[in-house]
Amino acid sequence: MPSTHDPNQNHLLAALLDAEYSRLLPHLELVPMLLGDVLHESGAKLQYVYFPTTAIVSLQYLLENGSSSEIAGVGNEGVLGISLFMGGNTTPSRAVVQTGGHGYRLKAGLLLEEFNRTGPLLRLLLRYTQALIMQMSQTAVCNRHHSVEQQLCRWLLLTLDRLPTNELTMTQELIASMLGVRREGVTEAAGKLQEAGFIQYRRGHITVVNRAGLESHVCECYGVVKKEFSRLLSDVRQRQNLPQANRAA
Amino acid sequence: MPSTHDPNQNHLLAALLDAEYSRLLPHLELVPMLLGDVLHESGAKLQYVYFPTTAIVSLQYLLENGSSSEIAGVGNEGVLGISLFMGGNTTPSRAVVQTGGHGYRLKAGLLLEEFNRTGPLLRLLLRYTQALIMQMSQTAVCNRHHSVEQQLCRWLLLTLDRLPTNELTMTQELIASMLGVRREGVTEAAGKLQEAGFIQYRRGHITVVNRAGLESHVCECYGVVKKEFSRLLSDVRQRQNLPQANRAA
DNA sequence: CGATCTGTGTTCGGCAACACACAGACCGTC
DNA sequence: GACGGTCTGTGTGTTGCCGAACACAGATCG
Repeated sequence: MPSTHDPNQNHLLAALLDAEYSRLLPHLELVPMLLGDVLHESGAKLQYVYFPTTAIVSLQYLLENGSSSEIAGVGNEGVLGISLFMGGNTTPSRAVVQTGGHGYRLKAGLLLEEFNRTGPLLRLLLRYTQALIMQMSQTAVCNRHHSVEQQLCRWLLLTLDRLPTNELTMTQELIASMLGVRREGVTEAAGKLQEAGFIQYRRGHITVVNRAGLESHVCECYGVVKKEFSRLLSDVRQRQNLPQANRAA
Repeated sequence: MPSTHDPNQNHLLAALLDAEYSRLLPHLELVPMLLGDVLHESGAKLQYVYFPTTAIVSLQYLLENGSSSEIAGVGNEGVLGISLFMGGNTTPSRAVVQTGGHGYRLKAGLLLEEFNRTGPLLRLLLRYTQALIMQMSQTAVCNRHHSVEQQLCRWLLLTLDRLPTNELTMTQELIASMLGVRREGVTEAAGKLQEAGFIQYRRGHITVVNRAGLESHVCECYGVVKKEFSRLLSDVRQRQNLPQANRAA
């Protein structure tokens, strides 16, 4: 058991140039991280980023029904609180200490500065990337906990939102490979949805005729993704009224 | 069908400040994106980033056995090729056009510049974030396609790699909530591993006695994560030989 | 107009993980 | 050294998805 603590035990801190390192050092604060400690709850605003040295932290997603899944682990190779420098401030994930130990923390402000110092283009791209991360995480838990039918609804709705029409050209085989299930599973789920009058299809063409119906069958994942995207990118789409721009609603 | 194309149909481009937008505009190139087009294969180096306008692209992970899963979709709200400005150059994911349409592309170099213009601290953090993204994606496909036993092996190995010892303090209940499975499932899988002589446990303590054994039972996901982490962060850990630093191997 | 191909509907057996329930075993504590 | 709570092992029945096989329908094309 090492009685000496050193920020360099965290690989990221150890990899910094000496100049950067010296700049940060006075602001790094050694903290114990105890088993079960919650570094941040879903959606909570972060006060610090954490660089674990001996502790291990688990990033997990909680579902409405109480079940949860770890989507990634963070040890001394990493850092907690990426949403700060990605520009999103919060994430819908939860961070729980899985193995007790120590780490160094850094006031949020310092990294926010770092983010703001970058150009607006990169800033926007990073915020989008955070939204993408969230979508991937949600996909991970959805894969684990929800039925094929629910996932099909989610996928249909998400795709529909990106289309100008309510018809998608897509074979069941293809959808199956997207969702990572058998084609027959899609056939069955799609059959139910058609029987319920939500969709209608013919050989490679699916038409959504009752969007609300799909929404009533979808798992929470769809809503979470939509909400988080709009939160992170709400200030987006400003130049849409320029002369040349001419988009159908 | 709109016969006019406009970069502003992509939400990210539309959200740029006019100054940034004008700077980019001359480099944006309208391209058709046809159903089935592969924008990048797993691990391939990107030449362009793509801003879809009417096309929809699917990010998917392919497993060794041929099965695959979509981990996220990208439409006109987003961009493809985040690994360029995240600093990783490549990703292990594949991007396939799921609905044909158009988009604008931008030479990779321009965004690489953007990345390099940021401070070294942020640059390092972004590279780490890309590694994290990869881990989440791999978790998503692992959730879909691999057995509880395989996932338990993966989780044990990943956790072990972050610990100085070969013993982890962890109840089966807790592991179950991490993996998002039932506690009994973990009991059963852990029982098999113990019977095989790979691990040994007593109430809340798991000792790995045959690491190679675990590695022979784990799914590919473990290796992918490890390899990608070391690729992205290989140049990390430079200041470890400083006076105060004193770490056991 | 028939030959062929691709996509869809349906079936059946099998298995892995589930939900629930309960018994026993371990551990720290008093 | 007995106690009480937590952790673990085990059983039963159920379910959702898989694997494989096959018939049929709609497209496509000579």
